[in-house]
Parts: sequence; C-alpha cells; structure tokens
Amino acid sequence: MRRHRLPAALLDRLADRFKALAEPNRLAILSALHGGERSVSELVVETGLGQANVSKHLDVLRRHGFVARRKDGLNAFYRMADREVFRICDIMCGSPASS
Amino acid sequence: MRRHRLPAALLDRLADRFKALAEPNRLAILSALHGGERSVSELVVETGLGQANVSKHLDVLRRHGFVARRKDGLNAFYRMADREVFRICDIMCGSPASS
DNA sequence: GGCGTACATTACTACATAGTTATATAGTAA
DNA sequence: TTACTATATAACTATGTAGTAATGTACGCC
Repeated sequence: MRRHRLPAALLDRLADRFKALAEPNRLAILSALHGGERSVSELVVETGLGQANVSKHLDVLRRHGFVARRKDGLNAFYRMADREVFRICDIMCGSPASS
Repeated sequence: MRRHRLPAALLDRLADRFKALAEPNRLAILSALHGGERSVSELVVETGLGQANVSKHLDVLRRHGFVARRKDGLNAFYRMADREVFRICDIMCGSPASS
C-alpha cells in the first residue's frame, strides 16, 4: 500500500504560496484590497506601514498571483487577483480576513 | 464608507497558522499523515529527515492544532487533527497535498 | 539494577526576510 | 529645462527559524 509521494517541487511551490500569506502586514494589505482597488499610498495610510515596506509586500503578493497592478500616471493601483485567498482565510480562522 | 479593520491579533493568529504550513517538509509530513496515523520513526523514514527535525516540525504542527499525538509505550503516534488543511491545499494549488 | 530504544529538547550554525533609509525611476507641471 | 510626486529598488540591520549534533527523558527488556 504505497502512499502518495508528492513531488518536492509541488510541496515547495505550495509552501511558497503559504509563506506569502504568513505575514500579518501582507494579510492586512489583502484585507484592505478586499474593499476594492487601492493605490500604494492609500495602502500606506490604511496600514500605517512605511512606503518601501508596502511596495515590497505588494511585490511578494503580486509575484504569487494574489494581487494585480494597474498603473495610471504616477500612481500604481493594486487589486485582488485571486479571491480564493479569502475563502482560505475563512476556513483557516473561522471568518477572519474576509469579514 | 469605513472599511473592515481587522484586529492585529487576528491577523497575527492567521499569519501564524499560515507560517506553520509554509514549510515543504511540514507539508510532506502532513501528506504522510493523510494516509493515517504514523509514528515519529515512520515519518523519519517516509520523509528522509532527521529525527530531531521531524520532532520539531511535529511540535509546530501540534501547537497549531493541525495534528494530534497519541503515546503508546516508547512510540508517539501522530494523526491529522484538522483535515481542513487538505481542502486549503486543494484550493491553494489545484490538488497538491491531498491527492 | 543496567542496557537499549523512541522521542523530545537544547545549543548551535547558517540562511532567509521584515523593516528602514537612501536612492533610483518615471510621470506631472511650471 | 527644473522641481515635485508616487512608486520601486538597493543596501543594510536585526530577527526568526530550519537543520544538526548532543543530550535528556521515559519506557521496555534482560
């Protein structure tokens, strides 16, 4: 009765996506984006984080496909690209990041 | 139109749970436990990790309520305590840790 | 008792990353 | 052009943690 051996590459990819969510400030950003598109500076205000810090968190979230970016003049607007995240948070914690 | 401000404590707790899953070897352990209860030494063999390392990973998973322990003589048997994890992995990656 | 086995824990090293500061880039406006 | 603004990036520091080796603990057997 051989058990399902999952390829390490799959586990790595999955762990990587979890890691992107394993940061309270990134969850705060996602929570803000739950209400709709936001510019970086709006997110800076809403989260109280530094601008460079927010940019880096957004980059992580974007590289993992959780958010998408739209540029308009000087501004960069971010929005959710994968709302499944909220379902996952619901399952994970009752009803946290989506409520 | 004030947006849902999630309490930092909630985000911390949620991020902490994600962090527990954000490690490929811990996912490998969960994947092994998908097939049922396993002793520590069985998990050492199945994962190819060191014994101390497996013990520490199991401790993390247990502190977060993902697995439970049953002691029997010299052995410690671990089992899934929260199979929702597999649903989450499915959503996260198509059908990874549960297939 | 002494010995061996299964697991847990400690101490340590190596590496990853969150946050900050400073700078770069790119667009706007005069 | 210069000046200003919004965002991105680079360099750095500080902290957290995965892995390992050694030790501790608890149980079973002789």
